Amino acid sequence: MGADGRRANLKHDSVGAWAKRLYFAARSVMDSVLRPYGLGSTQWYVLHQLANEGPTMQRDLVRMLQIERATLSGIVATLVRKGLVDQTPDPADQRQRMLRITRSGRKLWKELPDPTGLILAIAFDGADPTELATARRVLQAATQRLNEHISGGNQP
Amino acid sequence: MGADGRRANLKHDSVGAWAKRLYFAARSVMDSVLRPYGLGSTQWYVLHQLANEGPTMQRDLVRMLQIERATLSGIVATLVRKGLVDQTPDPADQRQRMLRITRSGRKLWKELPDPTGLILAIAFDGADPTELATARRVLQAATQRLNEHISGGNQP
DNA sequence: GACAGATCGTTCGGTACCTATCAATATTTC
DNA sequence: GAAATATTGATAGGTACCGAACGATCTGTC
Repeated sequence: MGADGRRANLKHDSVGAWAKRLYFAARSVMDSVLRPYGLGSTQWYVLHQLANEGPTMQRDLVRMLQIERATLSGIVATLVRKGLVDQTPDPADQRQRMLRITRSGRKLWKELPDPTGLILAIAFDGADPTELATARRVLQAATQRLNEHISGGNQP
Repeated sequence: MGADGRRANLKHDSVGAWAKRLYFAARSVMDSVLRPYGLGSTQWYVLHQLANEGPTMQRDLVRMLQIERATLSGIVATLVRKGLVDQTPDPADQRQRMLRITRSGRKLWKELPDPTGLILAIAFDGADPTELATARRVLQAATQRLNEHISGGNQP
């Protein structure tokens, strides 16, 4: 039912619905690439950071990956349980935790393909760069407006 | 850190990342509108369907909302538990279940604002319709390519 | 130095999604 | 008509996300 069945609910096809479909399609590809290695997509992003940029404070990772502290907390716990990442308190500030990829984490990382490159290739192969830039701009503007509404609408 | 802090990880900023940010921003707005009524976004879509199009087979809803059977199964269980939706086996085919909004479901529906309209208004207020159409086309093409890769890449 | 407030990570409860598998029911094939 | 196959919905296990609340730890001010 590739192209037909989706007309049915175009009526209430909102921003969220477009974005959701694209997000889940991309994640599905990413997950299927990563599944053989037992990794989820966000786990990959964390390893990517630690492998390429070196040890990182957990607090900074929250900002860099733009995810919630609570979410990252769970992800890190999983990676630590798998022995891929090391989590140690910062001597200077006992509240903060330093994350570091382990030897076995680095070994796994070397075997891993880059799922984001694959997704970009599949999604935008042959697309017009100008249109792509436009799309990106529209999306970013929309995201920003929504985020402003979320944070701004509460304490004006 | 509205505009600056996000430069840090533009490097591995893939399709999924754009879409994800927009999707979650939209969902966040939708959730905050719906939270006072104790509804999640997907629950809203199901009610929307049942309120506007009448009783629907659960199987058809899977196609219309483009979600997995397992996912819908959980959503429906929640709505039934809340007494908003009625689930009865189809006499003609005992496997299928007919979903119907209840009296109290319809009562709640009448009080509910339309979160998708609000999101559209916030996200695209003042946007150029031509650019918007382009963005939409690019996104749909990308989604389609990714979905084709998912289903096509497995049994060629 | 003590106490109020901020920050950081964790935990809890809830939503949403997927895969894989199962049970029940229909349909097809022989 | 019985056996294989397909469809439908439910369940289990896992990932990812959020908001709210909590404990531990720093930092500012008095």
